[in-house]
Amino acid sequence: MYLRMFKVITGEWERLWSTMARAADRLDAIREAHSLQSQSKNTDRMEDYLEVIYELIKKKGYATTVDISKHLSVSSPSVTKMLQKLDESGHLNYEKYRGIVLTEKGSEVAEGMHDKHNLLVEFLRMIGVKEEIANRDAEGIEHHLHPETLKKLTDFVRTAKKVRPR
Amino acid sequence: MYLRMFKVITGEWERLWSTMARAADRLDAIREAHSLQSQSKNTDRMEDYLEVIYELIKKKGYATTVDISKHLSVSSPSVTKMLQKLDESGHLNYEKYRGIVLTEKGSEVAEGMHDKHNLLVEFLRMIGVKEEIANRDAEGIEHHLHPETLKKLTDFVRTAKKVRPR
DNA sequence: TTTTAAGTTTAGCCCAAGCTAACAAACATA
DNA sequence: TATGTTTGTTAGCTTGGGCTAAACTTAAAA
Ligand SMILES: [Mn+2]
Ligand SMILES: [Mn+2]
Ligand SMILES: [Mn+2]
Ligand SMILES: [Mn+2]
Repeated sequence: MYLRMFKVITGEWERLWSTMARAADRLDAIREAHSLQSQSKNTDRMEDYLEVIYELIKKKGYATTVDISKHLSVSSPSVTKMLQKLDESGHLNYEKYRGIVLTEKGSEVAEGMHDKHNLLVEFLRMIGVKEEIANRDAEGIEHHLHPETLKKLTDFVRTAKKVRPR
Repeated sequence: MYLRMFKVITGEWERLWSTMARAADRLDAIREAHSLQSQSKNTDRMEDYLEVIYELIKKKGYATTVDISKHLSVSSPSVTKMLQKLDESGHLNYEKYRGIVLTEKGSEVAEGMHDKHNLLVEFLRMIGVKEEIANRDAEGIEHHLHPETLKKLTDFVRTAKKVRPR
């Protein structure tokens, strides 16, 4: 089997053998993970936009194109395009030049992101990660939490808070 | 669940509490997070391919196009294209129809992913997440860990294991 | 009320990463 | 050695999410 086969023959058999079982498990795990990507879900980016829009509305009562663009570090045309997409998908009602209103569907997604972000930062701070880095990592991780993981992490953080020293 | 494990984190509480007020401005935190995306980095997808290639080579001594495609649930042309890209970026040496060898650079990235994945699954299992879900989430989260977070989480898991090993 | 400035959208492009169909190389077997 | 099968690559298209430049709306100033 090609040139690599010779590597097996002449290679380090001990190392190969000792990690055989574990490597196999890992590959299965990875395949499982990559195959089970839930279909027809919101993209990470949609979630990011919804999260920012939600926070802006909470803070000022409305969310403008420029404000959104600043908080996501993207151009305003990118924001407009995403707003059209989120309107199309029913996450918000968008009237051009006029404004945005989150729908029930959009609010639910946004609140979900808010809560996950919160939880993650809280946990990361607990184990000693600095605020800024905690926020940066949370911004990425928040899109990859299975409901069960969310629940278990929530339980963990809540229990840990109970043992907070005076 | 690890009953005494909570003690581990209690030392961090003072610091966490003192920054709660600052944590309130969620919008600033989000802007900061999105603006600090380091340029010229490997994409998540590159990391996924490298991880799988690394595991396959560890297991069988070589990694074929078809095997990679199966473990990532993508078509073989997609794999070929990424192999060309990873060759171009110096992560591996690729000779078409012949085979792949990870370079030092590629191995480092791949081992990093392997370790992060490991760590994450270990942590998630600790707080009670089922193996399959732990693997799925780890597959997404592994790409979003700042070095400091990695270190702190490693410390946490190690300490927690000492508190109640096995 | 006209003019200007600020904000927003459209047009048209780019890039990563995916796909299918067609083609080519390598290997196995008669 | 000739030939069919398996595996891998190329060609060309699609989609999501970026971008800049140009056009358009709205709001503010003159
Ligand atoms: Mn995010
Ligand atoms: Mn967030
Ligand atoms: Mn991954
Ligand atoms: Mn992984």
